[in-house]
Amino acid sequence: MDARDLLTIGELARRSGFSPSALRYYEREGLLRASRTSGGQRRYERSVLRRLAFIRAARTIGVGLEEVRHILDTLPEARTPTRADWSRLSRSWRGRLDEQIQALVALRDGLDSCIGCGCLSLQRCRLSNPEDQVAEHGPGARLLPPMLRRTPAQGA
Amino acid sequence: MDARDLLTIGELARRSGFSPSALRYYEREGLLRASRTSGGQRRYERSVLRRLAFIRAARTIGVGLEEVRHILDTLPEARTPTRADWSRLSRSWRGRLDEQIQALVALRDGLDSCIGCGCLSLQRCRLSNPEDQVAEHGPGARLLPPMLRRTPAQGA
DNA sequence: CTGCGACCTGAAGTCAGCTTCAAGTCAAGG
DNA sequence: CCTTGACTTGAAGCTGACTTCAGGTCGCAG
Repeated sequence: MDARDLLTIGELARRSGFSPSALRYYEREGLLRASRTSGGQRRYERSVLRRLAFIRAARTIGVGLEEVRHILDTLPEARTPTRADWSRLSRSWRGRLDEQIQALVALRDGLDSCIGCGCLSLQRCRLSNPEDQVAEHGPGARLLPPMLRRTPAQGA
Repeated sequence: MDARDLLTIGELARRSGFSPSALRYYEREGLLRASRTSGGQRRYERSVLRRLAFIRAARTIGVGLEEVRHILDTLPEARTPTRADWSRLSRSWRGRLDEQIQALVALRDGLDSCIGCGCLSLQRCRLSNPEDQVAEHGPGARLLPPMLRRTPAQGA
């Protein structure tokens, strides 16, 4: 609670790995809160670091910011969240991640059955059949994200 | 080669499951080619259907359009691609899909180790540590796409 | 009290992968 | 020939998650 325990946006950025602009953006979007100095600069509590850790984990497994916000809204406002609070939130992802892995495995198996024939038949092939569940879920739908794609720039 | 074997953009859209606007977009991006009637309307060869099946499969597993274009560019221009051609292209995805599944499994296992402690420690937790390989691969990186997320609209 | 780096704001830009729009043209059945 | 629906184009809009920019302010060391 001491002022020296509060972090500037720059410090928080360095410690969390998020850019200052992202932190400001998260605040606008209601994922983060900060107190202000008399001059209007942001000061963050240390607990924000754990909140950001959660956000990063969520983003990593593909949860959108809006949903992250909803999840974070279930945390108690009055007190600083406990380990048990965070544990509860994290546990809910396990099932989700399992689902996502299942979807990919199903896709791979579908691909296996296609490789033999080279068919890519619109009628028969699970990978190409637009009638399938996985397809046609709105514009720009992608099954896997930039993160797991070959990034032409900064190739490790 | 008979004119009656050629498809209009509307027919192709219905048969492939892509929207006409997407097909025009793909043409602009160099993924598709079409001949024209004297009046300037597009006419597609039947083989474009298989090409589109490939594109859909690629998109489904998260390959970006630019890379799809590169891959398609390796098809012979002179002749209509054979099954062997398509099979060769498809096979290359198997390894990629395996990698992607591995990445997700690693993530899930990391999550498991976090659930016990509720830590989400920036130092220790694989899911939240920005030093990890998977993190910090540029802005907006997402591990999983809209397609596998809860879509609030049109929930099935 | 001055200098300088860190910070502030709102607005605009970026990327992918399309969709939507407006205004006009084509193709084919009757 | 006429109508009607399918087609054409370029330009602009959309979503998500930010980044970048311009122009101005804060805060602290010296």
